[in-house]
Amino acid sequence: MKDVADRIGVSRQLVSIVMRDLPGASDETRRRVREAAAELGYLPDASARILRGKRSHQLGAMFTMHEPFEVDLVEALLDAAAARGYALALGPLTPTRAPADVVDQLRAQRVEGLFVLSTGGEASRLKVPDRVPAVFVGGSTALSGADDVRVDNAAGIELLVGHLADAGHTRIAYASAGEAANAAERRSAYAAAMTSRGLEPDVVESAYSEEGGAQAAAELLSRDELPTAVMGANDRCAFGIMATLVRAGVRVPDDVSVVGFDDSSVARLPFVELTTVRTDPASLADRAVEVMLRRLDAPGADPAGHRQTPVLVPRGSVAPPRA
Amino acid sequence: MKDVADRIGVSRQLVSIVMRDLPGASDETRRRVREAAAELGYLPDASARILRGKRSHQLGAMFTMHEPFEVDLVEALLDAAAARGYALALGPLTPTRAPADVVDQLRAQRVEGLFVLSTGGEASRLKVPDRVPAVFVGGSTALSGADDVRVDNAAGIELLVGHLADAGHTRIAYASAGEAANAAERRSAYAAAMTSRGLEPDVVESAYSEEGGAQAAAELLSRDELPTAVMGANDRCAFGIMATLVRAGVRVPDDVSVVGFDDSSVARLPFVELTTVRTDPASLADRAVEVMLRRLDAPGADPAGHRQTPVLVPRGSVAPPRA
DNA sequence: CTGAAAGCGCTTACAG
DNA sequence: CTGAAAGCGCTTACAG
Repeated sequence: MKDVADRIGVSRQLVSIVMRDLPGASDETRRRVREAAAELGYLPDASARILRGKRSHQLGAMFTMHEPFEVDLVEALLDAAAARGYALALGPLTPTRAPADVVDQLRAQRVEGLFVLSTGGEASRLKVPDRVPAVFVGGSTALSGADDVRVDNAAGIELLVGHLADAGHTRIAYASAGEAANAAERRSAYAAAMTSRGLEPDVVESAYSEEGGAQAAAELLSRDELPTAVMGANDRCAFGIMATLVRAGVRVPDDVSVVGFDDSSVARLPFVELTTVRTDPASLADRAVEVMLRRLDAPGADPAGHRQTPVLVPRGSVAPPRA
Repeated sequence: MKDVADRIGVSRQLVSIVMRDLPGASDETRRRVREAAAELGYLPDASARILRGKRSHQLGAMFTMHEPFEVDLVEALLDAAAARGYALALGPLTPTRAPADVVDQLRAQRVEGLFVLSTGGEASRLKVPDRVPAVFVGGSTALSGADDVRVDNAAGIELLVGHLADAGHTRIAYASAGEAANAAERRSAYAAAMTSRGLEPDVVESAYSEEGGAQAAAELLSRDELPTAVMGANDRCAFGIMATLVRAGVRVPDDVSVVGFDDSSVARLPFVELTTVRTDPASLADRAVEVMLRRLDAPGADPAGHRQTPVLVPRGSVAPPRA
């Protein structure tokens, strides 16, 4: 910093002001400072900045890099946080890094708040971390008592059942993800949507994974008669169902229609073309950051749940039932 | 830190020694310090530590969270770096974060060295960053002049062609990934492996993606006769090929055998069961960290390429050719 | 083991 | 805009 200041004959404070885009320097000076910084390859030291500042302006995200929807969310959080002047420190959960270790790592980086992502699997059992404000995103917090931003499950399921019913389906099965995040809500929304149309619910146990979908499809295939439509607990599950049916010689959507939930990248593959329901990760992330900033302002406020309404994304995996 | 020291009546230096596992404290004292730290929720401030220390003991990784093989590699790098006493700062490439921005972010965190991952797509065109030592992992650096750790492409292709030829295949097509990382090497290794067996190479253009595989399969399906085996540029490509063939009513492996490259998670799906070739991410990561530490010790040394030998992973996607 | 001191690279607050 | 000063929370190096 001193090198930059000396090079163009200004004070270190001025360099600091320019690098932080604060008022108090002329345009010409700003230009010269930036030019000198670029020439010298100077970048303000993030550690010194965090250490000195009263606030770190750092948030953290605990998530799983192998979950595509969580990755979408984290990328959106990176942008949403940056738009509000915050950096986002990444805390990936891996087989060798337990949640408590990840929280400690993030706390050591002096994050002011922590986003906890848990869209499926074991991650949904994550506890609310001590000693740092947390906002859950995309997952389940029924028992947690923390702020929580996620998709409106009931609205999504209602869209999907309505779409299938409108196409003429009456025998619609649902592959449910056991005890995982959002699973109970989706299952009961499905039962309600079916019953309200005078249709019989048909739930088969599954999971938020391709393997889970494959298993559900295997169970359906073992019956005397297939349903005319199957709803996957999420896109990955739906994809497992679809692939297993196709492998068994069942045509999708000609023989059986399949729908998912999430609109993840797999739904867009040319040989998948999955009809699904979408919650924009960007809007979920914007909301989550907003909730976090409010939480930091008012640490004592009661935690609240926030729901984003999804939209239907029709693709090629739904057709009217045969005969 | 002072709170912890005061609580049990020792000096701050002693707390520092215990938290860093340095010699100079009795077991009993260590226990008491750790207990007090846990009770107070004390964690040493990472910023202060980096700022004060002569070295940051931080490395960085620039990668794409949406590439499963890169995620595997990063998880392995996290462990490999930790085993050598280094933290790994994550620099994900996203649609809104250009490589130069990611490098700056990591440099601002005072990383001593940078791992550049580029296993496919545009990432393979990444330039060697200025002002920070870089080790390329998994990708192409033919023109870069940087250290480079990746799979031995020729050995992997030879294993796969040998496996198919041993099963009796003679008409083996190869879906090549254009100009992407490792693509040229794999393509010419394929041509060499075929020619050395007296077989005719048959290359169709593709990409390291499901879409690329789907496109290659579509081209093969448009021919009068299918080959009896198809090799994908990587697993994702092979999966796209397989799924597209199956959708078209071609049975895999009964009618056509398919093989991939990487042993990524998709290869293990129950309805995929892809025969492929595996480079252990852990061994690649260990090697990369080793190369990095050597580079930090000897900044002036000539950059070198390092190859890890892959092994064959036989699954269910290969059968002898029909008739 | 303790105690006193310096300093990493910044930001903050102040008088000019 | 400048200049001088303090301090964020640690680590380092030293005499005891």
